Amino acid sequence: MPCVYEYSRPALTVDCVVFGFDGGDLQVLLIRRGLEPFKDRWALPGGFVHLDETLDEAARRELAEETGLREVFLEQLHTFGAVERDPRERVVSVAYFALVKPTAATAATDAAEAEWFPVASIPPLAFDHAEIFAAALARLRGKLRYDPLGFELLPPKFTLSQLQGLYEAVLGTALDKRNFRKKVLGFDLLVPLNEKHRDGAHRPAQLFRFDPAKYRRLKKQGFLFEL
Amino acid sequence: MPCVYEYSRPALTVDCVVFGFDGGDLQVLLIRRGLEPFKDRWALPGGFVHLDETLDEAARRELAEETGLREVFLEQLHTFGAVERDPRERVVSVAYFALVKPTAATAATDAAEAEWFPVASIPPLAFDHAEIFAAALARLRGKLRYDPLGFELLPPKFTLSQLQGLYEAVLGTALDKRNFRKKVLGFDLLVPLNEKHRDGAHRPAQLFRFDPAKYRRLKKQGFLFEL
DNA sequence: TTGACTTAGTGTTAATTTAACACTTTATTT
DNA sequence: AAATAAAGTGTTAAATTAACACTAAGTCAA
Repeated sequence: MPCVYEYSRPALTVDCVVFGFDGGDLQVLLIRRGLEPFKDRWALPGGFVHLDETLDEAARRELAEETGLREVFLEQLHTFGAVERDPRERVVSVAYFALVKPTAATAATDAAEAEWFPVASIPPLAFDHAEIFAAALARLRGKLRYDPLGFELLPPKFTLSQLQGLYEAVLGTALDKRNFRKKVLGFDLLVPLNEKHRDGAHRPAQLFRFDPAKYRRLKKQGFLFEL
Repeated sequence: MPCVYEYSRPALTVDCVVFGFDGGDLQVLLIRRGLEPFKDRWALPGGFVHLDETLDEAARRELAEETGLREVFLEQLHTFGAVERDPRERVVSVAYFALVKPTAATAATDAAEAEWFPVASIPPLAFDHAEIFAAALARLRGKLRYDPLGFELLPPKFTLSQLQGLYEAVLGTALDKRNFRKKVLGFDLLVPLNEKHRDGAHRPAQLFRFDPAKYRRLKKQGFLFEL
């Protein structure tokens, strides 16, 4: 714990790994750097923590400033503190990972130098951002199994096929359709809507929404969402 | 990512939640503060991050300085950045959790103002350390289920009863002896030693050691240690 | 030395969960 | 109206988990 305040200090930043899902691939939002070092390289959105804001607030502010995204799912990931991670001086960065729904996601592409990349083909990144990205992806894959994170990547109304496709894209494995549906419907956390999703020359699909309030209630009672 | 370096900076510290197990209760190591603020309150060991060390190094250094502990299991937990968490000025703290084996643990009690407390009866803590402690305990409980962390809290040679007692103490639930033994032996990660643990007027117990190298090998192949 | 005591150690069975698998339904398009 | 394409639906075998009680091996005291 702090006792004296006389050391010179590292700079403190936040960086965000923003994931999106377009129905096919899991994607990450990157920013092209306009300044040295790593000018013109792709990088994670982020920036300095101000003295009057929490770390979460800093992450949300930077995300809004650099990508236009607001109201996204945001969770702290890990803090990266290698001594030479920034070539100029000591910078410690608190990394976040964010999940955005497709509706919000399109807004991000408006941002001048922001672009979505499929996670399987990320360009070379500035600083240690490749390491941060890898950690975020590993975390997302891990958490998806026992936390209903997936819904943060889908529109508010979605079909079971979309949900399954998301799980398959993130986890990188094929899932059995019948077993998948049995399982997720068994939790009783998906509310069927009076609405169908029409999409091409075939049978339309039932739309559902996720019931987050019910999930929170169940979680307090020790319930675990497991895939 | 950093672009300019002109903001005034938060101070950066590390704090460690050090867990130990005495065969009965899960315990935490606390330090009595000698200085204001929170003078004479109990607090987590920790201190400032120097410019020439990583965060992990800072945590190990502070742990050694304040408690005498070295070579402990150490993992980054979460970074705490509430604006008013230190009453004097803005301080952001990277929290770690540490697991120490009983052999090492006794060394810690030599440290002047360090003391072990059962996690069920922690005194009031300085700063936001109660929150950090709660996060660490939740993380330990969560991770114990799917990561072989428990061995970091036991001596290198241990009996299955000791191992089970540890799991029960941390998770707070009773476990079935036969099922527990079947499960952990089934992983084939415990090596029986040519040695028995004698302890009182009853049958002595087989001693085992954990095989970390084998575990790492299996983990790479997607194996999960699950209780 | 023997009997009482205490913890170590051990298997079987029922219940639950998971994994594998194929056809019918409902819309659109031509 | 026929072709197409994804949606939707149950059963069974296999694997895992949960429940449960006695014997074994040592120490200690009478």
